[in-house]
Amino acid sequence: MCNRLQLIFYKGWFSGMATIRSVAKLAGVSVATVSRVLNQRGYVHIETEKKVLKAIKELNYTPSIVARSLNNKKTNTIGLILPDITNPFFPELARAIEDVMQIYGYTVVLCNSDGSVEKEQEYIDILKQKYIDGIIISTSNFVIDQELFSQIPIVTLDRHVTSEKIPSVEGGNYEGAKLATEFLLSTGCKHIAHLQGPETIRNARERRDGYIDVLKAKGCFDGNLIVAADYDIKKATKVTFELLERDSSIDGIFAGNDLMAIGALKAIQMHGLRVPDDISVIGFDGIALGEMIYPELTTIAQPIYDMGAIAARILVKLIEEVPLESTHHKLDVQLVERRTTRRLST
Amino acid sequence: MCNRLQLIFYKGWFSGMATIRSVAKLAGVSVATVSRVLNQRGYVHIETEKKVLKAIKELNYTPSIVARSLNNKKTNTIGLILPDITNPFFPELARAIEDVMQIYGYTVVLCNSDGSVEKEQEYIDILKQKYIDGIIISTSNFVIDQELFSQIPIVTLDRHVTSEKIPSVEGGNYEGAKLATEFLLSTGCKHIAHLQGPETIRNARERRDGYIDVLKAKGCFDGNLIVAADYDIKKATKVTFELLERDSSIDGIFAGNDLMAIGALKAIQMHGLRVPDDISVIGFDGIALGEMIYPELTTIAQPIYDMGAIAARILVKLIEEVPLESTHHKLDVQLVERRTTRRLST
DNA sequence: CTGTTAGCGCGTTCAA
DNA sequence: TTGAACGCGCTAACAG
Repeated sequence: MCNRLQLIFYKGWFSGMATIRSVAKLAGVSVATVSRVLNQRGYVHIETEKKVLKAIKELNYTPSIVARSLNNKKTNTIGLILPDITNPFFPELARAIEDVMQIYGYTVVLCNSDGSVEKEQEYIDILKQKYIDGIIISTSNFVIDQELFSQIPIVTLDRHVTSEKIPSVEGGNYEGAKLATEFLLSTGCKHIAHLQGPETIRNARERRDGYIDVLKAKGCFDGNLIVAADYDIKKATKVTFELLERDSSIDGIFAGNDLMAIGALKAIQMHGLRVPDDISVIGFDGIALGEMIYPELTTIAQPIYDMGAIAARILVKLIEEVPLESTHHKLDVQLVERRTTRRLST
Repeated sequence: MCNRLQLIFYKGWFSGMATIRSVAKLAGVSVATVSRVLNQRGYVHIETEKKVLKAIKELNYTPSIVARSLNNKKTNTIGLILPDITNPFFPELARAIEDVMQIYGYTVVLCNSDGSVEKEQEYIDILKQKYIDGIIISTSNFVIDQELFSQIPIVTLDRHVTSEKIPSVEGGNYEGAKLATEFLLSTGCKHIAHLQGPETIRNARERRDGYIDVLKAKGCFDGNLIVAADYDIKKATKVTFELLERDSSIDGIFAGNDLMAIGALKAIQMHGLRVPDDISVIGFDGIALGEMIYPELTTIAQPIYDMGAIAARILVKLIEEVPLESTHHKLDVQLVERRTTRRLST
């Protein structure tokens, strides 16, 4: 007894797209002429143009970008390499980039690297093979070097490498961290802890340093209050919970990013403490998620969408060889006071 | 007085990739031979193969996928059209698709349609021009028809259209909605409201219908308790707040998706009511966000990652012309009980 | 103003 | 087992 099952085959009956040649034949002209009207290049008689246009419409013809790319060396496609699109910070960036690229006629290929050097390298190789016109990458690794940059336009975003020549876009991490810490101080917090991002990521280090510098200046820095949570929400909940158990004097937390702040919030509430009455929490990034939760998260907001949009515009300039006015862009961050911090006692 | 500013030019000094021809020359063979070793096709002497391999390595040669695509008619690229990557539901889908496609050697182009027919059409046209091998789309519109499907492989995901032939992947919306409503009932809720998604989106209608059918069967259906919140978090907060003002008897809310549930949670807390003591809330989707917040959201979880992964595998089969065992895939949903609903009183 | 032709880089006959 | 030649669809150079 054998069970037979119905298999479904995909059969496209599509005969294939019209080519420039078929258009030429139908219009009774040469392919060169068709190409001319297509690209608005060179002279072409108004009448013949009409004939060509008519043929194009009749055949429903659209030029093959692949064929075009072969001699152009231009695919109108760019690669976007992100650690993980699932991390709420990145979709906003991706959206901005896609929006801008769409305007300039580029298409964007999405790559998730998980921050792994191998994956990044792999993607870069594939992208190069595909004649991608440029790359936007958010990375903390060193796959991006001067040599690669000389082969293909690249701009680094948010997480970047040290290189004079390679354009970068980022927020004011150090400044923002100072702002956050000072704000917490100004609302009366005495014992401020810091949830730190990965030591390998530069912006995480910068944010920590801003925190440290402010507290040192006030003479109230305590190294024990810095704990690593690796930009991870679950880890943030865990370490915050532990921190609260071992030190009941903490009355403020500056998280290196919003995700960790949200994780911390959970730990605090699980602990039966109130926000902001018992403990104030401030995050960093300004992701949309921050105002979805309750209480709404106070944070240092980066102009995330703008960061993506600017990176995209820079890449387009690089590709189209229009000169840049500056290579490194540090965007202003802004304190967004919401409900997880106490009011200023004025 | 004119201010001069330093302009930065991008100058790639890259001489261009090695071609199959240069490899052939270096190896002292013909391009055909190089092509053979490249694609492991036909016979080639072991010795000549070695020479070729050596030349390839020496020149750091990788074949141009563009050129290859020109006669293949295959780009190893697929298009992914989503309403908005910024909506927390979609990154998980996108991630799954990218992961699977990566394994099969495809690259994915990301497109945000905002659910607009025009944008979808525009993207589809571009994708076709680029010789994309296939498309995965989440849409409620009717740009996807049988004719388009006969030109290019397509699979619809989550939000889909009515077509026998076009493969689809979705969760059990109706069943899940019944599950949610029954669960709320079983925990003792008497007056259950429903936050509905857009009337134009089929899964929103199905979820509403599941809710209605359960309540009608129990004889306690009240049409006034259905309010439209369009899958939008802010609107959900707003309408829930209003709902609570005009009807204080409500003790349970079934939101058509998690986003709206989270929005409702905020309204409830702003209202000074407690969750789940005063009001239970259950969502739908099972997005990661649901367990990030406090209290953690009870929800009907769809296997989001699997949905993406399955859609991707189906598309690959379509493209590579391996037969499908079935075209329409409805995946099981599951009640995930967390903290926004009361415990079963057993 | 328009047509012919030669690539772009690769795969694929068809002979040798 | 190998190579020469053609074609994929389009653009650019060069004649006419």
